[in-house]
Amino acid sequence: MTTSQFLDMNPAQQQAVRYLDGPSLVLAGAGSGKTRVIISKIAYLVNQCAYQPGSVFAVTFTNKAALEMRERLQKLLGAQKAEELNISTFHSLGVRMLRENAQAVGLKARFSVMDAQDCFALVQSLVATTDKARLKAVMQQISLWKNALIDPDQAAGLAKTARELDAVRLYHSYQASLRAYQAVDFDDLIVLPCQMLVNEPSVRERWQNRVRYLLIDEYQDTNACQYQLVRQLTGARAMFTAVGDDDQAIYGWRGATMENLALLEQDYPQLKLIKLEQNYRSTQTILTAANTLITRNPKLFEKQLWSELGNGEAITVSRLEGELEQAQAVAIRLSAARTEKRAQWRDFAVLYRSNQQARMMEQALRDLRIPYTVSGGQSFFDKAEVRDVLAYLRLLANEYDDPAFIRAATTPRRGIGQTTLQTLGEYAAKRHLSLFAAAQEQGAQSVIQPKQREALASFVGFLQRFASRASKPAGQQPVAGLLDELMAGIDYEHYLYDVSADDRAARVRWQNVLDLLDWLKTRAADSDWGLTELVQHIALVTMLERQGDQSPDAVTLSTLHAAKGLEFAHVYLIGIEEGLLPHLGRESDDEVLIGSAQRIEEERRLMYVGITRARRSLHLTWCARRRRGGQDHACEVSRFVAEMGLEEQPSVADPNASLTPKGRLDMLRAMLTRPS
DNA sequence: ACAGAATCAAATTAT
DNA sequence: TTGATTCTGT
Repeated sequence: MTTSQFLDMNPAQQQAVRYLDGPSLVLAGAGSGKTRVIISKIAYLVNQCAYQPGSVFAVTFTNKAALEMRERLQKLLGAQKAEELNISTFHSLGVRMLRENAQAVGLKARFSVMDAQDCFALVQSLVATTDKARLKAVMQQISLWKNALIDPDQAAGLAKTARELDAVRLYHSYQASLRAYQAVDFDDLIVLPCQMLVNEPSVRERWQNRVRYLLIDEYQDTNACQYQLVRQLTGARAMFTAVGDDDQAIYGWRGATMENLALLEQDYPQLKLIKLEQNYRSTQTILTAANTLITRNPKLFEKQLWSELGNGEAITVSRLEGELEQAQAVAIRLSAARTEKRAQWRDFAVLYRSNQQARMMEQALRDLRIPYTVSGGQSFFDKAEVRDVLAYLRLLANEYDDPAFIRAATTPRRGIGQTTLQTLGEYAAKRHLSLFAAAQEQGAQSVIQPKQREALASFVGFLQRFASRASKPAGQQPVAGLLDELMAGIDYEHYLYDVSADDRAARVRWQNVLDLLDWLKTRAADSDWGLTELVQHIALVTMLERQGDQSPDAVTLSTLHAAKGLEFAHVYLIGIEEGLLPHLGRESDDEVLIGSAQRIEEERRLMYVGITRARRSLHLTWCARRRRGGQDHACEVSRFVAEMGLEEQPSVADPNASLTPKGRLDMLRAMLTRPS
């Protein structure tokens, strides 16, 4: 790597890359080449500053960002060095830290990582209630406490509102259960490594020696715990670069605090502040709208984005009758724009506030045979058949994982039911045993009915045949063979045909299982990971990795949150309505009052993120009516439209208003095929 | 233990 | 309207 990599960089970018005299904070506006700076800096460290690739760490929030970073570095550094770099999400780094030193926080190395669904089920089992909203509130509160490094005892002292008092009662038992299962939740993946570094000087020293330089992406999205982790990892040398943008802080609801940006200045007086203000992505028209909107928010740092790309196309704002009309209009216009601009499908994105808005959009795109991919939505790993198989693997990786035991024991049906599990559970609880261990004891077997006893014994015997193989050292585990035998042993394919409505559905579900197995085998083969490592990581993985290298030419459908970091030539923001885009929760909640102004500000940043995804054209749509719950409801256009300095355009006279949606669709389709 | 019928609630955002 | 969960009977 030579200085050539700097030739087309502006002075601020070059400075951000070259600055190595101490900690630095790079305030990178949207589209200002942030990722490029991080990548160049890593290459610079390795190629010109003699850093060992293995001593450079970079943390991101999503697997996708980490993956992209590694791919781009492969081109700059070659496969060998790129492989040695430590590029990962915060959570993957946490898993790794815990695995290497689990006993320091009282865990076995073979712990389980429970995803949000597992945790929800756990809380549900702790408190006998059907109130879903209450369970969610409890979980969120516990999560917020964890992210702020507040343990159950401290929380007990702090809890004041009814909601907090409710949550604090469960916080203790929730943690106790996780511990009993040798399991951690997502928050623990940051909290526990953090505690480990604080409490164990020898561990801390080892990590500080290992991490010679640390780069943190999307710094505005870090929470108190992650801030602490960064501090502990970098220690007194404080060799790190944090990159972030306070205008794009959109994860306050999960504990992120953009005050972490300001906190850096306090904690590191020598901090070097670098601003990237030139935008290379969008037209001036789009940037002006974004800037105008965001000036409504109080500023942490002053920052003025500018562009050399000229004004370009005007932004459009369109009012549509309902959701269906909106989806169809967007599909039609998008399709027409592609022809007009001689663009590809991949140049277009439709962005929305909440996942459910994708449904109707998908329908409309399908009707017009427009290829699309839905980004976000980790549907694959949420599928029942996938979770079933993973339950077996989790149990093999960690015999204390009682939730996995229960799921595996009852699917496929093998004569072990609720009564049996309850008896077994009572026996295990008395003796502080895992369900799996209890099931192997004479004492437990004697209190269970003969028929069930036999079923249980056969289940346990079956698993034991695999357990010894799964606990072999990671390098010499024939993971592929183990998986195949396991699947054959439980005859899962047969089970799927039994329980599915029709053979077609069963075929699809079995294919999902095969995809999962394939994914696991591939990962095992080229990472020398064993079953334990694979299973520990799988909760953190989303579908994106499965789509593979070759992305087909397709329109992107994405939530605004999932769209952060992406860019598209042409962006359609749909559902720009009061209540939806400034999203308003239920007003009856006693907690809601706390920061309504702050909530609007975060929603405004979300809008800002959406706008700044667009390179060349931006189109906003909103619905006059929307089905909410059961009945129709009138909607207003979002306040953000006016705040951007835009007006609703005189709506295109709609001669087809009296047509049925189907008729209109046919008509529009006909118009499309006609040359203009 | 399990499958079908009745009832009920529904709407953030995600590692 | 759906989709999911709970109840009931075998």
